[in-house]
Amino acid sequence: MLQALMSMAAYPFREIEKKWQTYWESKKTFRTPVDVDTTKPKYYVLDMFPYPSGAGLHVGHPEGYTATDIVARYKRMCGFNVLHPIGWDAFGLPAEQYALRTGTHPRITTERNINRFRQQLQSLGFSYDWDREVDTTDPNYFKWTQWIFLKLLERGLAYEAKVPVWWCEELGTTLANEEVVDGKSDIGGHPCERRMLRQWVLRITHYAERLLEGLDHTDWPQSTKEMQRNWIGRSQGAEIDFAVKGLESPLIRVYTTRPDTIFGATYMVLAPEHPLVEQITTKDQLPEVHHYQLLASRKSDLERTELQKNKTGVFTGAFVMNPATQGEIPIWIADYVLSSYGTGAIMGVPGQDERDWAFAAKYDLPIVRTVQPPADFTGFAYTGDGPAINSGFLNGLSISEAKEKIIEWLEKDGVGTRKVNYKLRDWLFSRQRYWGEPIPVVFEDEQVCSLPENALPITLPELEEFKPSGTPEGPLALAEDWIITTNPDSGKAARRETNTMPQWAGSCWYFLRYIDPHNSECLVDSELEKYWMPVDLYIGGAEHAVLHLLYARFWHMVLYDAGVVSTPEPFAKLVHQGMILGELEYTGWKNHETNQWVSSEYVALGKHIETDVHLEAILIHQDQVIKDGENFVLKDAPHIQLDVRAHKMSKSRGNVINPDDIITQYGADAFRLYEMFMGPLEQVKPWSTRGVHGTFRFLNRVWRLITDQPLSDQEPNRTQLRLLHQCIDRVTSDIEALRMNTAIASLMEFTNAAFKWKELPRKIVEPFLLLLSPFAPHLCEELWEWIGHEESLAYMSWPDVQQEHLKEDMVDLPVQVNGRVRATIRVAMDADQKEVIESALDEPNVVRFLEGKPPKREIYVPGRILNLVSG
RNA sequence: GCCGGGAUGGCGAAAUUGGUAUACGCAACGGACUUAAAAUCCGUUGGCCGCAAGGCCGUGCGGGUUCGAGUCCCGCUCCCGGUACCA
Repeated sequence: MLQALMSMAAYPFREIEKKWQTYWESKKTFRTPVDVDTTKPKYYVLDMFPYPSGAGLHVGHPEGYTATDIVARYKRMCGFNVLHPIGWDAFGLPAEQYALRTGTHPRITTERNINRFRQQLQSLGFSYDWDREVDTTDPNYFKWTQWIFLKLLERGLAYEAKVPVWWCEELGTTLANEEVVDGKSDIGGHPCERRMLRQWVLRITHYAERLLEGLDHTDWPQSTKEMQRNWIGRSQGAEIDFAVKGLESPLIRVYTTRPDTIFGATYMVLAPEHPLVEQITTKDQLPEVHHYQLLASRKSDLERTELQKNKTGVFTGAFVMNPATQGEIPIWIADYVLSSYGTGAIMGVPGQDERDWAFAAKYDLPIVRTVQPPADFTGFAYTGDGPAINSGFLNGLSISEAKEKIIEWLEKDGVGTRKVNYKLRDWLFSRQRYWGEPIPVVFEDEQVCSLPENALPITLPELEEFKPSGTPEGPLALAEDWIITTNPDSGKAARRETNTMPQWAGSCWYFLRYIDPHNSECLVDSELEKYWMPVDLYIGGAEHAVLHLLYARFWHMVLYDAGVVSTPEPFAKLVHQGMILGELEYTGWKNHETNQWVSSEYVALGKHIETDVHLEAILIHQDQVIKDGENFVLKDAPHIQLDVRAHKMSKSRGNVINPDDIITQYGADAFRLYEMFMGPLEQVKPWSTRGVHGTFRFLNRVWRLITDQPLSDQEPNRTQLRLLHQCIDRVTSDIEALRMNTAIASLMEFTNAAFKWKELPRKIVEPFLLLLSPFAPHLCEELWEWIGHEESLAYMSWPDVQQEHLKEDMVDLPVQVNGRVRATIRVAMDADQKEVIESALDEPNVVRFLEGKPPKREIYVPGRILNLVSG
């Protein structure tokens, strides 16, 4: 009964949404034919495709997906050919781990999850072209991922190298850096060791400069470009050779960005792993040096950086000559110097480097300032600019002048060269996993042989078990039948590569496959590629700011060089949607023993900061909370401050919102609308289920507005036309700028106004429904049909703004005296200054504040403001 | 530490880019309808003073530029994200 009444009150969104989803699917409304009319402009709107996890869609997915869907629907109505696809980034660890626990093949799990995701996305009414769905685990897809690998190999961009990886004997597997803590496995706490293993590596460093430079030509968030720049980490400096005392060779080469400070180099440090350590260390120092090397090798990268405050090192007993001063300086080894950057050796310049200062201070090494700090400088190492001192022929020069001069000198003397360095490392591309793309090579007599294109795809063998193989080769090593093969080129016996590709591989190029998803001849037809690329708008999470977006750009540049694609950069414009947090929470802290509240200013990490007593966090309803100055406090106990915060959604916190529940209760349209209405797309914002209720209410109002009475066939009046065209104007520019929140506000304002009209002209309602349709497509399709249309509105023309309707004849003009509003007067929009001032001076309040005197100065901005300045 | 982004009502947020600060929505309060509740509709809502007209204060803090500053400039504070021995 209650249910019946409620559904009577609300518009029948369940039936409507189901009806239109079925309609779009059966009519293939959003199919983009392969043979589109390429004389029309194109728009490629891309979502970061999801990893189909077992947990299903979370509320973060539809945020970006709704934004792109609105743009796609809008662009279609503007006459563009729109490419708006979706797919699945389905290789990855969770399915493999699930397989380990349950014995279910990852293929089964993946398929199940994909079906769930597809159904969820369809229930949101997204206008994807489902005929172009891609799945990275589909052999017809990863055939081309493997093909690209062959291209990389062919171009010398993939190579094998022995690189250190964490190996856990007990677990019989290699582990990622993050899985190893304190030299022990994160799971189980088994001892791990660094092993040098043969791994595939991609030469992304070859593209460092171009990856950096290409950023200048993209419309991407500043922060993301900056993160990529930092990741690539270009620096300019010099490499300098130091001669070891008493040895003809070898020379020790250091890299520095501050060659100008060489006169202050009072010692040298090698990384503990530096290959020359063994050779130069004196007999006396050898035991100590070996001990230090051993300790350093056990530390994980994380630990090495965590211990940065406390520098350690050991003297090798050897000395080098400083080429500038001709003085002897000692050689140390210390783990604050990384073997993987620069040359793995530095010159220690404590006067101008904070780390070197700390090291020198600890081990009592000499400190020489080579840049004059300002008089008021009170710190230790001085890294700022200033004139060079204690630096011979460099004295008096600024840093940049001194750098130039010293590099010239080094190069002339043959002891150094100008050098650019990058932090970017080559990309470790092997994984010892089952659920990934097999690497398309075989080994014949230990020699790598790439497989011919017609051997692709190399599919995964069926395994009974997914346990680690117990050797560093990964689970595929157990598939003996699969491993043993012949090299198709030579016909001789060969073994397959048992490592697989990392999860990033499939997502590096998926946007290309959407263009031509069923092509069995090539990765993508080049004519189609030329038409559709680059991606015009790419929306996805900021968590991919570096890795995915850098790897994809790298592969794309390689494909560009190989002539497969026509643009060097794949994504013209990129936007990150902000994370959606849980509902705002008010938390009070209570001492469990005494049952008394503790004000939040005394709480840190769930404990009382003075007594260290563990406190209980209690969620408090908003009604019990009041704001007192800066703080929120308990209404009944105003001296008790509360914590107010929206937290990241998490299972453990219990604040996860399931999209399915919201759709069931309010419908997809209200859900979409709410996610867009919350605030600016890029911003982090807290969820509010009451807010969904608000957009749901709005949609109900629209429903009633149009269904409660028949439309009028009368010509709209001037006000109606003005409000409509203002709405068209704002919604159009807001969608273009992805300001969905203010577009919706405009649509609401229009609806509020229309509710007050006695008659509703058809000529107003029709454009309004078109404006609303990208946001709430189901409702608008239904109402479009209701008012007498037989065809979907998906391809109706987007309404045009007519400038003449935007103008208002009369405005309420604020009149200021000395910059403060004292009256508003109703004047013609284009009234001239003289008459505006005259009518302003009729206002008693204006006269009062002018104290009867004529204004000294008048500023008039027609339609905006009149400001009178008194004497 | 460094890089990037922020700070506006009880809450999410607007502000035509220097021109009436708080649009739109949520919450709250008052009213209508109802046996009642839900739903819906109407109204009020930054603070202080005032019967009112109106006034004063107000966009994290302190200065400045300007007829006029949320917006521009200088100096801070705090919050969020990223990153960190990269020589």
